[in-house]
Amino acid sequence: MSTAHSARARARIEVTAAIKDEARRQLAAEGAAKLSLRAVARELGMVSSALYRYFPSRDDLLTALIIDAYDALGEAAEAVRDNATQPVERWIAVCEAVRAWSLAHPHEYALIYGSPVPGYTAPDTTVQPAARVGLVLIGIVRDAIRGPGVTFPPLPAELRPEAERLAADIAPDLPPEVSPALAAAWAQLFGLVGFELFGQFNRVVEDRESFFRHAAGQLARGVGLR
Amino acid sequence: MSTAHSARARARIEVTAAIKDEARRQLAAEGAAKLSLRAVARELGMVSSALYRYFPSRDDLLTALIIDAYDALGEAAEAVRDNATQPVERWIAVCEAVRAWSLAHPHEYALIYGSPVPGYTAPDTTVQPAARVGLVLIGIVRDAIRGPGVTFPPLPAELRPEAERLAADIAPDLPPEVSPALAAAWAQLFGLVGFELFGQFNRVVEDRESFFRHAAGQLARGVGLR
DNA sequence: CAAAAAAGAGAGCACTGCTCTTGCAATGGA
DNA sequence: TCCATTGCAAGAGCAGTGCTCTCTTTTTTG
Repeated sequence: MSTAHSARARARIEVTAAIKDEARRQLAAEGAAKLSLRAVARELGMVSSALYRYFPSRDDLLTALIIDAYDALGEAAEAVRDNATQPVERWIAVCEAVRAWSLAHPHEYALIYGSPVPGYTAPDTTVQPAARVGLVLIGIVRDAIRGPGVTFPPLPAELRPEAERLAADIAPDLPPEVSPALAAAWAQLFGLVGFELFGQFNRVVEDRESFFRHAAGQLARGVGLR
Repeated sequence: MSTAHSARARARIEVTAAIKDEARRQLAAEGAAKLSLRAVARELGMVSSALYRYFPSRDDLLTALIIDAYDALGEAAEAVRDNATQPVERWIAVCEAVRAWSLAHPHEYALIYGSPVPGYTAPDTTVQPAARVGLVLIGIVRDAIRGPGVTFPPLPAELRPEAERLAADIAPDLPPEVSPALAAAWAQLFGLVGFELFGQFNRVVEDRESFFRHAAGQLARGVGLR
């Protein structure tokens, strides 16, 4: 009887997961550049060539890890989204969740928001998971704007077309005035996290928690939350 | 006759420069991870072991390139600092210079603001050149604040100690209220640049110039410039 | 001019990603 | 049930890497 889930298919899933787990371990321990297919195979008691049955190249393994990292980060953001009721508090909570996940998984963060790996261009499979954090932030603003009397200053004329296109693309139910600020805040959030993570704040910012919380609050104000 | 600049010493300087130039070429062409000592040596017509007389390891070569990159970026920022008179215009000009340099030297940007290289920790020699852009931004705010009537909203109590320590460290002549915003804007600037450079804005932000200019203007407002 | 320091050349080690061939075992149709 | 097909593992091998030796040559220095 041929189930689509034969013993062999189940084994394949398990081995694939084991490879990713071991790769993630090495990634966390040494960073992406030292992630070696041979070392992963060795640790798993298989020969290196066997690993190529599961991932046709090192880059494919990295891509799998990248997708997982985006998903994990997105999940961390979504998990705290509804912990607060006030929009500003929700925004800050999400920012702090992003920071906390990143500090806990620095090498995975570097994989997705650090330098793109050598000559490597992210395949389309990564764009959807990559958007999750952004969608959470958009959602918070959307919910807040249902409330009364949230207005935005007019944009400079040169930016209006871009703002309207942007709004149509990423948040059709949001006023175009807020879309550039939202995209900017999204990028700036990762500027803050990246600087802390990659040591740029060493000998500069000491009380990281207070600093970040305040900066995240300012980002919230920048997208119109009060 | 022993000049401190013997023929050998001059040759050493030249060869060192040639190595860095070739390394920079490979860096620009292929990225840091594919920068190979052997390839550099090959291209220069020397054997790989000879190169170790100049740079004791690959990481030392990278460190030299990192310092040069910080200096080049800092110089680009300083070069435009005095092009405008209005503080906001000066701020925006510096931000745009940072962006322009980064877009023109993506791999060097990745070297200094992307993921730290494998197990590599930046030596102290890099901290001074790394600060140049930040100092330019601080200077703009300092100059602007000499002007009349620039005030800042009070900080939350939990942030006051950090703000005062920060102000004392990086800008003793600036009011503590502005120091956290300045540090945040500094990081956020590189968030914007990094997102554009590393493809995070693909299919999101189209009119990058207008978007960036507007975002940089908002950063300026965030540090009190009008 | 001789001793010392600096530089280059080449072999070699241990490692990497990846390919190819070979042998074995599970699968699924006749 | 038999047997061809398929999936997987193993091993050898290629070209490349960083880095360390030793040996020779060249330049500088006392």
